[in-house]
Amino acid sequence: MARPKGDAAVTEARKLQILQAAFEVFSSRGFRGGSLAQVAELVQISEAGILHHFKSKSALLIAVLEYRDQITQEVAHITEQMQGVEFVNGWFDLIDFNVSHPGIVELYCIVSAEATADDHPAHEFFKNRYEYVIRLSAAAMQDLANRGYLLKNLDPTDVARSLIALSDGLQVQWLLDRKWDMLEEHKNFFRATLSKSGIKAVKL
Amino acid sequence: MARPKGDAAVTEARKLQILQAAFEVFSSRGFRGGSLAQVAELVQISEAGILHHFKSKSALLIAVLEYRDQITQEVAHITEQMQGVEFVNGWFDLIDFNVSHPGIVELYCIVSAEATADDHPAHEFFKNRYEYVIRLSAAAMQDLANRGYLLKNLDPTDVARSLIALSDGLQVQWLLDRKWDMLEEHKNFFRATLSKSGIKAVKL
DNA sequence: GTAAAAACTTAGTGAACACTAAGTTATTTC
DNA sequence: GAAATAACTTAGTGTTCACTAAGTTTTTAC
Repeated sequence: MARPKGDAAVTEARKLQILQAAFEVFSSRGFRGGSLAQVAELVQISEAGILHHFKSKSALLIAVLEYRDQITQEVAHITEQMQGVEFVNGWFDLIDFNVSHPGIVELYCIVSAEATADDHPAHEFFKNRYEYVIRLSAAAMQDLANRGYLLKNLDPTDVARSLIALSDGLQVQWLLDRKWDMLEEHKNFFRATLSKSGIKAVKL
Repeated sequence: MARPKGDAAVTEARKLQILQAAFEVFSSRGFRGGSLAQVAELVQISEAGILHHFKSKSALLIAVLEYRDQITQEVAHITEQMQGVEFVNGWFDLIDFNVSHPGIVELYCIVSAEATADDHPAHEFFKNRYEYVIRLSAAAMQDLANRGYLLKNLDPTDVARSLIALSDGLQVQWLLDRKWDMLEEHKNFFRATLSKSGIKAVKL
């Protein structure tokens, strides 16, 4: 009858291979600039073989983005109920990880920019994601404020938005020139926004 | 013999038409996602007609980027010898202009991200441009520091890099959701980095 | 061993792509 | 009016693209 249960793992392994190849292609050429043929060559499979596992190029892109998020989640296990200090430390961990995994940075950088066009397959993905990330960060910044860790006159949501913007912007610059310390630059942000007790709390 | 001098203006006007159309196409679809056919349709000319004026798609892109820089230059006439305070005020003018001209923002956002790939036709353009902009900003921040307008512990080059990163990042976010004040968010940056006398000097 | 399904491949389709070659038209100089 | 040139157009080239249809191989259940 059907394929055996044992093969589920084999199938998943093959899909992972394709995901990783697609990751490489999309992160260096973007969605529009990358092709299924390029992915196929990396996996040593036919184009139709890829479309057997993922029903379209767009579906493959979304799967790659979700795969990327999953990796990130594993590194900096940032959650909704997280406290402000944990969040900040988690953010630093993430930057540290990204510095040693440029592909992660490239993928978001190029695809998120493409996806500002509203007919892009990842447009909704990124709209939702920015909303989510800002909400998450704002909650963390609010928590810092509640503990007196944020400078008095700052609005937590504004700080959250700025943090994300700064982080995104630094990563683009870093892709073009890697001769400076991206983590340190992020720490400077918190040196300028946290109170003395806050700075102590996150060990800057 | 040759075409008359009067026609030079006519030719330039036509090239401008093409530049503006290409601007629209590249700013919404990027270089790789946009096509000469799309540009041609906007100008009501054939594809070959475009290639009569610009020798390749890549050359057209570079021309569009230079055209964009020229517009920006006219709005915020930022120069190398500019004083820090003028620079900051010019930066605000620029953000204000960009908010009412989203195409300007889109073009840079999408093309600069594509151009992180080193085989992209605008790769060198953006490498040079970031270098230039950072140098310019760093000089302005240094001037602010010299006048005691920058908070004591801040390194002018770091501040410059952060300003540019923040600005780039905010613009991407703003393209996806325009229901917040981008200018105000920029001003917050300077509220956090300038001394009291500095804040007075730039009238925040 | 047979049925069934997964995991492919080969071969193709029609569309889009950047770019070229060769010609046409309009304008102006001399 | 002849020569020259800019500003095009039409028609094509070869390539690449995402995707499909139809078949083949492999694997296991029963």
